Amino acid sequence: MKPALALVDCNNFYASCERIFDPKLEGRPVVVLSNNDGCVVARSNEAKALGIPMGIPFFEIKPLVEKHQILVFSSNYTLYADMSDRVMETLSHFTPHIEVYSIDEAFLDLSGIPEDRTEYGRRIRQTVRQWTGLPVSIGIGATKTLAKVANKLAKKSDKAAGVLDLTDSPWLDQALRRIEVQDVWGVGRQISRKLKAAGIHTALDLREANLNWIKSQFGIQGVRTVMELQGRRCWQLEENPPAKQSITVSRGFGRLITELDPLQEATALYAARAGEKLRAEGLAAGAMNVFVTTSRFVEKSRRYMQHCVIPFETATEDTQELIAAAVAAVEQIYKKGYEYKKSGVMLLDLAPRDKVQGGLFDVKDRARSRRLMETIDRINRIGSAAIHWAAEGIQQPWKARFAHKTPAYTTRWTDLPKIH
DNA sequence: TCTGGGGTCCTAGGACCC
DNA sequence: TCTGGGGTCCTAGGACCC
Repeated sequence: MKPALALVDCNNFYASCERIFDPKLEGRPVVVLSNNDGCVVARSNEAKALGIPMGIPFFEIKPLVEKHQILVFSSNYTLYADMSDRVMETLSHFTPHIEVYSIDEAFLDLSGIPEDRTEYGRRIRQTVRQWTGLPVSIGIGATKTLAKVANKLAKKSDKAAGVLDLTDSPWLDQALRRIEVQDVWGVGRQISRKLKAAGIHTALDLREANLNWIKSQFGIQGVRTVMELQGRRCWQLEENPPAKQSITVSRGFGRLITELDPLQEATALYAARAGEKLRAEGLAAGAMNVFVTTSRFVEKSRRYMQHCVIPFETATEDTQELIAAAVAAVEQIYKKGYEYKKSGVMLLDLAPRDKVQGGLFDVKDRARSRRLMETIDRINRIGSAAIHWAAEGIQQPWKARFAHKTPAYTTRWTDLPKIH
């Protein structure tokens, strides 16, 4: 039995999600913006064809948007997360051996599939389309890295029609020759620059590279990438994702902050969000890293960045404690005279909450606090964040902008699309 | 005017140990 | 010409991923 891994990847995921609920968008250029309507993070094929690069600041393409009537959307994470769940659920009908790799990608182990893998891929593709409305591409290879390669070509080639199987393929070398080295999984900007300087331009060149040289230049990770291209598995399918090691919530502000109060309010809100994530994972945090920063784009003399780590005597999952720590930390690192653009909290030293060691001098009633947090989380899951903490402030003028946001079509009753 | 957010792994170097 | 060998733990920073 030949080992085979499939990478299923949603095409232009965020843009496609927006399209499902508005058929008028079909065939038109669509872009989706990052938080605060800052950068382009997803583009429909039509938008890509207009030359709009990934990650470009929105204000730089405004003239192009006008000229070509490009449709612009703010990120609607609630919608994307729900659509992602539906896709993954659909995929799990085809094999129990699945690794959800990101919001729009999953690896599937197809080693045991008796039928033609390309045919099987086509069926997966068609089913996802029918059940969720989303287009996906599927690449199949002996390793994750080769599945990635196949996926890339499946997207590019009309002949593949969205599915390409490179296991046992006579076309494998030719396929690798068509992949530029910076498009290989694990090869980013720095590494591709060095590789090209050494005359390695394609995935095929990289596969044939000298392993000792690779090790000396790029360490063990580089060796693994080359071996994976050779068809030797270095990365296994992770069916049970390992427990999280850190949880971060950070966000740029809708407008610059100069005073301490609003900086504390914003950071308190992020601490509360982090607490929700923490409890959803069944974890408790042993420490918190709090940071504030000015914009990266102002001149050096106006830049300031500081962070501060607060350890907790007893690992906690209590938002009151998280907020208190965040507020105190911000007070410590705040410096007057700067225009702050962003702050955030990172929860560290995470451990299952049931294994938390009580501190010797811990007087807190943990069972009571847990019940309170569970109740608040439950209420906030039903209504959209019905309960707030006073420390988050009321007006929140620093909240990010989402000027082009669509409704929560699939997760809020009042936002259900209506059919006339 | 406007420039994302959330992660992981690896490496190098220092402190310390036997 | 010479420098012991091997190990752990921690941290900061770099590189990568989506």
